Amino acid sequence: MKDIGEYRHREIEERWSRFWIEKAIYHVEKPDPKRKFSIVIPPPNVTGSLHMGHALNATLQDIIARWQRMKGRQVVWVPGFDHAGIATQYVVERQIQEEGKSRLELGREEFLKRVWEWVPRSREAIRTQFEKLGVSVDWKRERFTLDEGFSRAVRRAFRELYEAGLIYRGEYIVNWCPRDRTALSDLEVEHEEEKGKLWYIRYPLEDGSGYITVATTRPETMLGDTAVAVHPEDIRYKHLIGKRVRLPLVSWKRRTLSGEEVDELIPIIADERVKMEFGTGAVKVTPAHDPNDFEIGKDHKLPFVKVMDEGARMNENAGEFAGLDRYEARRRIVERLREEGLLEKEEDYVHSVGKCYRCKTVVEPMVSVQWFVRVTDPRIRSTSIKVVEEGLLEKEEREVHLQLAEVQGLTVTVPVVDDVSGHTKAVVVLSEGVEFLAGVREGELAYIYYPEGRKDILERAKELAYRFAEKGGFEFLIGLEGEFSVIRQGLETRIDRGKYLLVHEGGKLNLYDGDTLRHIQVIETGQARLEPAQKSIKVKVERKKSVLERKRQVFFIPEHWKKFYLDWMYNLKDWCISRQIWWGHRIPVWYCEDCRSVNVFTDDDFDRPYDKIIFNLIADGKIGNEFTPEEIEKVLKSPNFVHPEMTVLEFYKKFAFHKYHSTDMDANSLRLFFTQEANPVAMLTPGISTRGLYRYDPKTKRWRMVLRCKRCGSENLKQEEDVLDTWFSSALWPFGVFGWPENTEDIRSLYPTDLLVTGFDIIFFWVARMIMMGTYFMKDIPFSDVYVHALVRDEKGQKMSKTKGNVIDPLDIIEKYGADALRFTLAILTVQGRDIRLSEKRFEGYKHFANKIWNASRYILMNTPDDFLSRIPYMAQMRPEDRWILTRLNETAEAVNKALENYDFSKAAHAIYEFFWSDFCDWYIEMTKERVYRKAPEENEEERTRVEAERTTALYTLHYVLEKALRILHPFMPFITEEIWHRLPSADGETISLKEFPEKRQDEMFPEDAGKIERLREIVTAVRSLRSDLQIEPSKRLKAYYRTERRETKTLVEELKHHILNLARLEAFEEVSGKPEGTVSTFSGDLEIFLSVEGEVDIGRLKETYRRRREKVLSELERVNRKLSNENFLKKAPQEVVEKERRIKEELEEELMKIDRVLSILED
RNA sequence: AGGCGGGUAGCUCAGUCGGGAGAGCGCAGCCCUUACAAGGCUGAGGUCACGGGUUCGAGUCCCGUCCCGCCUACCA
Repeated sequence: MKDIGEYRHREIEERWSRFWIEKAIYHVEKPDPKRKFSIVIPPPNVTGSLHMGHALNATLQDIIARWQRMKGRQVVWVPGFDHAGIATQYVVERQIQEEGKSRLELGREEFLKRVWEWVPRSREAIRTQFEKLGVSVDWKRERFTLDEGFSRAVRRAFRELYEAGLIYRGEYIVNWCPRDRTALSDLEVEHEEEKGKLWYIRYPLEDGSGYITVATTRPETMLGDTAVAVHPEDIRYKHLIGKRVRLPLVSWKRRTLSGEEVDELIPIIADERVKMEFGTGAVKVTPAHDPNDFEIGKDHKLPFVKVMDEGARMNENAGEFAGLDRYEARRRIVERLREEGLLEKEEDYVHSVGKCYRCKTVVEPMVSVQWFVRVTDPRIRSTSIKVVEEGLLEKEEREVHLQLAEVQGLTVTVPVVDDVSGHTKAVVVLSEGVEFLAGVREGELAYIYYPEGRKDILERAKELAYRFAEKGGFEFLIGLEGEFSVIRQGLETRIDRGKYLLVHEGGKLNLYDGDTLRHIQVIETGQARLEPAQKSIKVKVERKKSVLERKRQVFFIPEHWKKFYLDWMYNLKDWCISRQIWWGHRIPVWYCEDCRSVNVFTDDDFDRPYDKIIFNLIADGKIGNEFTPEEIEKVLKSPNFVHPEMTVLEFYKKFAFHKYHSTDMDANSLRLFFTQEANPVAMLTPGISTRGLYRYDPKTKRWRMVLRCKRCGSENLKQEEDVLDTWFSSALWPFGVFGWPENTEDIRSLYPTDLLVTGFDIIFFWVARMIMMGTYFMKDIPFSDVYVHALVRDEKGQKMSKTKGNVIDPLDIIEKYGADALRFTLAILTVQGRDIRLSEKRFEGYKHFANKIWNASRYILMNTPDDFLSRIPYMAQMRPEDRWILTRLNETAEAVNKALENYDFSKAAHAIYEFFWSDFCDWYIEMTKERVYRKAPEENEEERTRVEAERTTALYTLHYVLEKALRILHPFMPFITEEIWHRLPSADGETISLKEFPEKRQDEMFPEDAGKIERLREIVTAVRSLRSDLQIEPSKRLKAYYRTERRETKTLVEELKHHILNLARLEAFEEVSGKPEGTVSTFSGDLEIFLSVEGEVDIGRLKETYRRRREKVLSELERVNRKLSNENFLKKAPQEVVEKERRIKEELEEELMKIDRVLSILED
């Protein structure tokens, strides 16, 4: 007997999260592709701390991961982080600014050093938070989008796309952030409504015949105007088309990007994109500073005049305004226009303004040269649409051989082995009556055994095999008519004689009715082997062609996100991937200064491991262009960033190349390598060629890796300064983490992944790009299910944000209420298609639930004798309440499994909550107290044995149910369940998280007993309710009587009387034929109950209750009567509905009668 | 402007196939009963946003209106 004290979540959670990591419980070294369940974490970026959205995301994934793992799948959940280019650079830049410096002063190399110093601190913080949440990820597989392997993969991806013509460099209008001094993709711009002004400006006609008025919100861009456009059908302006206007204020020559002079006399052009209704119907055209104008400018071959620099200051084209900030320039320009009488009017105007998602600076549309991925190319877009819209069908034809074995005296033994531990859980012995067995190899029906001469049975076997194959596949099936036995831990269970079909499918051994094919029960879960034996055998082989069809489709859950995704895909624009920042993957392009050609280098240009590694170090900026062997050694021997337990070199071998395992690189071997290569004598040494790849500079005493232009051989190369959009690397995540571009075992067994859980806000940023890159590079979808979860909002429905100050920090919640409570709360609030409104209060309720679990377990453990296990063989028969709780337990297992299959987290959580609290704690535990607390009489041996046997039964059931309930709860509340589970005497194994997830077992369903207990609950509640109305204190034991005309009710009451006495606090409950003196009556269904009361009681309240009940019954009766007196209803409604209504009517009438009787007595 | 989601108890939300309106929290009353006061028992509380339609029957399906939220586009 042990008292486990009170629930202390901090201690428990800390202990187990450490345990899971230290023991690497969730690491799977070599997953079996058939049983794997793979999932990659949406990499949280390294800048943020974990917010509620991350906590929700991680919780939902972990619930599915733990559940799948317990169901026998080998779950590989890969964690990691992304480097968040702009966001990280922004954070570090701010730190530097605080020191009074700028990144430009610091220089690229020094700046990156600072970032690398900062990133691990931030990353550690996030990792710790994940650990606190209890995520069951495989930390040994952790990756980073900027690690050595990913950097290499990114370069390879860039090269492949470039060589396929899917990446191009071009002059294009982009969203430019003048603060971060970089281009942004469309998705990185947030639009916000803002109050501004609309200025109407007069552009005088060249011939002096008047002017044309244009409207603008950004007057400063007028300096870059190269045309005025009107609609071709606009009668107001039709006559002006082709004429020219003089651009006001501009008296200087402006130049285009290529240096040509541009006149201040600009044409009036016609373009259908101009909206006649807007403004004046005439629009100024600034091709270099407006997306629309850019299009118009291109079509009309207008000159492009850029008037601002990278910091949005006016440039030399702005003449007298040059050097001014864009807003200052706007002010002055408006002023000047007003002075010159060219400002017609000024209106207040609300319009939406694009801002940088990171620093909130207003973006400036600007023409610049950028790199783009041609995602609109059918090779990318069409596939990405197809895999979501309808799926890609893949067909593979092959010849299969079906062995038909005619046998005599067939018997079969089927050992079932636990998925995780490998222990044999059960052996099914079929020693007679086996009719046939059919088995599958590599997804094809491979053999059928059948009795000699029984072609009919063979046909039946074939038919069943095809039917099950269609249903979802199976490993083998056995048809039998007879009885058989299942042996578990030396205990044999016989299954009654009958016609059965035993099917091993989806990691379960299922029993079906042989005729109706109704599912009877799961015999056992795990991997089953087939061991047939026979007296004689004759084998024939049947050959046939088989077409293997596989559908590759990505499913969005909830489904409506599919439309969201497709709409975007159909309106896709090319993806700007270059960013003018320093933190990220530098674009692997080297421009030839001599022949101007573009060279893309990757380590594929080299074939020796040394060259490859050195090239990667340079390209990653880990070493400079000039280096010494010692520097290389130092880098390679230093701890790796992602996995500090290994060196950089080891990381290269394990995670980047997946080979060269015996290669070592130190300063000496490098020096030798370089000198051999540089030494002309080496030319004479067979096997070593001098490629002149390395060159020594005796002055600096440093080596250099010489890259040459692939076209002209020039060494005069300059690497592109820009880096890639972070999402470019994130797009490679689902296969990059498994070792792409190498063809690794992990890729073969883990890609495509099974599930992606993410928020809708990054469907375009990330999900779509993963689908694009996944289908392009891997020729397969990156994941089959995408579960899109809600946004976490505050209690008022507003987004949580630091600036609003309404964030709830998951860490605070974990500290106060525990990670289990946090997880359970998030899960139970997760309803598809609805955002989560969160307030701190909500966590409290579910902490109470955790507490409840703890205390129920405490009760059980407190009353469990030390020799409990050895008493089990002597336990008494189970009682109805035992069988009832087993029934409810199995119903709950079924409900939770079903809900989780549909990603219905709320329903799953509700089911287990309801079961544990309302059924198990409130009723079952209370019912067991009678058996658990009963003192066994010392003197009476027989009686003592009986009482103890009864107690053992109660405890056995309590333990049995608790243990299974803990397993059901585990995916939701991993810590508390792990803790309690280890304290159970029956606990066997290292962790509950590798135990089997409960399934409904038909042999534990007892509907009859369940019905009895439900009825008992009603009766008890009726008595309690009466007591409450009479305001009798709960502790007082009262006498009561009952009367019923139904025999079954009487039997039930007599059988369960002890419960009624205990639960309703009665002294006695005797049958009477009429209402005894001094009692107050009530009823429950057909059962009349008389409660004896002493002295004066206040019956006012009771009367009130009954009057209310009477009215309710009356109104319901009215509804039912209305229905039943409607001829159409009787005629058209289904028979069972009509009968149901009739039944309801009878019940209501009976109830009304009873209420009236009670009331009339009360009135006396 | 277009699209999507939502409007059910005081609050937060479930509600399957169209067939007796549910849960949690909160509230009220009674109770420290040997797991738990972070608890037990009992109870009150609803014009299912509004209007129309389909139907024997509508919270559920259809149309319209009004609110709320989000997304996309335009915004000279």
